[in-house]
Amino acid sequence: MVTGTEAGAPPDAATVSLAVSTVIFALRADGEGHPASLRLPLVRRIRDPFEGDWALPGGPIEPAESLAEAAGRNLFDTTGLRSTYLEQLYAFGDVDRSPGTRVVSIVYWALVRAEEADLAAVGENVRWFPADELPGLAFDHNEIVAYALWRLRTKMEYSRIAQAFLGETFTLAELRQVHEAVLRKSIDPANFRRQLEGSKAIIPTEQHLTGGRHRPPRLYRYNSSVELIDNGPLTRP
Amino acid sequence: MVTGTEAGAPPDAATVSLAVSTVIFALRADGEGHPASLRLPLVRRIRDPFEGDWALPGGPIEPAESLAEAAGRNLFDTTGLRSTYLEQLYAFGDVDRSPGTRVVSIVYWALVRAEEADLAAVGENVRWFPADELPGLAFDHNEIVAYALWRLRTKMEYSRIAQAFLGETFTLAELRQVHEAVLRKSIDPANFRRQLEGSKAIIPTEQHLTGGRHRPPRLYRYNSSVELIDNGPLTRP
DNA sequence: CCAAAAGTGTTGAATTTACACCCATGA
DNA sequence: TCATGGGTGTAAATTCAACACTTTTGG
Repeated sequence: MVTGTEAGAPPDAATVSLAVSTVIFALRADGEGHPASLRLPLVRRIRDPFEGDWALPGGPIEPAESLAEAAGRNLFDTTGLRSTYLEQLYAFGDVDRSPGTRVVSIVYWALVRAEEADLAAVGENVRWFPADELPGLAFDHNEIVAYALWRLRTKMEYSRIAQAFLGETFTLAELRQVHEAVLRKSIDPANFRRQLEGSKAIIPTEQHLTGGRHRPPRLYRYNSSVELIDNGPLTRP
Repeated sequence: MVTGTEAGAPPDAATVSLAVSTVIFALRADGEGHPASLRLPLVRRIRDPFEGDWALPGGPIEPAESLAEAAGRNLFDTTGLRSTYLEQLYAFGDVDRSPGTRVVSIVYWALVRAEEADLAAVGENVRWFPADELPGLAFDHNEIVAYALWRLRTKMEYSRIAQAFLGETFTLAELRQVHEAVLRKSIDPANFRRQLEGSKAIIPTEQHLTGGRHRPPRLYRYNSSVELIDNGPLTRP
C-alpha cells in the first residue's frame, strides 16, 4: 500500500536527481523582409555527457527557490532578461534520457521581447538559433523544444500570449504579425481587428504611430484586468 | 553562466526529494437518482507530517521506472486497477509545501471505469470521497485536486476523454450522462448525438441494449484510430 | 394504448470567412 | 496624385442552440 510521502526523505532519493530547464522564445525580425522568425538561445555544454553539444539552459534547483524561480534564474543567467511570460511546460523523466545518472527535468517555457533580446549581452557559450532549424541537441532536448513549439502555437490561437512578445503599446498590425510569424499563416487584418476589439483584451489609446510611410495606425495597450490565459485555479493566489 | 546539467549529480541534490502522486477519478452512480458523481480515492497518512490526515496516493520514484509508470503504480496499489487514461497534471515545488524537508511532487491524473472501481478491493487506509466535498487534506493536496478537477472539466469539453469512464460499448445516453455529471449541466440529446456522429470519434455497432423500459438504444464503440486527445508531439513515439 | 426514451428534422442566432471599399498619410 | 496600409461594411458559409416531431419499445 502506498501512502502519501511528501516528507520522510527516502533513502534512495539520491539516485534520482532533479533539474529545471527553460525554453526561451523571442521573435526576431529578419532583414527587411517582413516575416519575423522564432528564435531561442542555447548554451554549449562544457561537461561530460554531450560535451560540446548545444542544450537548453538549466541546472539543479536551489533549496530556497521555487520551480518557477529556478526557471526565471535560467532565463536571467542566459539572456540578462526578466520574462514577461513564464509557464511550466512538462516534467521529463524517462529512465534513459541521460546517460549514466537518472535525471528528471522540469521544463518551463518563456517569452521575451524582441528588442530586449537583441540588447541582451550573450556570452561565448550562448547562441540564438532559429526554432525550426536546430542542430542535434544534447539529451532529449530536441523533443522538448518540439513540444514547447507545439504548445506555443496551440496557445497562440486561443489566448493572448502574443502580447508578451511586444512592448507597452503596439499597433494591431504588429500584434497580427506576431500571430502570423508564430502560426506561419496569413491572417485577414479586418477580421483580426474585429475579433480583438470585441474581446476587451486590448484598450485603444489616443496616440498614433507616426513615422511610417502611410496612414498612422492607432496604438493599443494591454488590458491588465484580463488574464493572458485562463489557467484555472493555478494562477489565482 | 548556467549550462545544461542533466548529468553530473550535484552535491546538494539530496536536499530536494522527488515524489509522484496521482489524482484518480471515477464516476459512481448514486442511488436511483440519475446524477452520477465524481469520486476519488485518498489514503490515510500513517507517518509524521499530517499523520492521520487524508492525502493523494503517491510516493518516491523507483530508479528503474518512468514518471508515468510510477503514477500507474500509485493507481494499481491504491485501487487494484490499470487506468484507461493517465496524463501528467503538473509539478508542484513550492519551497514551503512540505514541513521540514523540501519535496517536489510530479502529479498525474487518471480516469477509471465506474464498475471496475466498485469491484476493486480497498484497504483499511483507503477511502473514496466525493470530489466536490473533500475534507482538509495533507500538504497542498486540496489545491492539487482543485486543479485536476479544472483540467478534467476543461478537457471534457473539447476532447473524447469521457469514453475513458465507460466500457467497451456504450449508448449515447450513457456517454452524454458522463458529460452531464462532470460538467454539472444538462446537454441536449439531439445536438449531442449529431456532434458525435459527425466527429468520427465513435462507431455504431449493430447491437442494441435491451432490458430497458423503453426503445432499445444502439450501442457504440470507440474509434481507436482517433486519439482521445491531441497532445502534440508528446504521445507520438 | 400509453409513457418515455430513442432518434430525426427544422429553424433562427451567432460566429467565421472572404472580400469589396473608403480613409489618411508620406512621398 | 498615387501607392499603400489603416480601417469599415457586408454578405455568404458554417456552426451552435433550441425545440417540435416521429419512432419504438415495455408494460
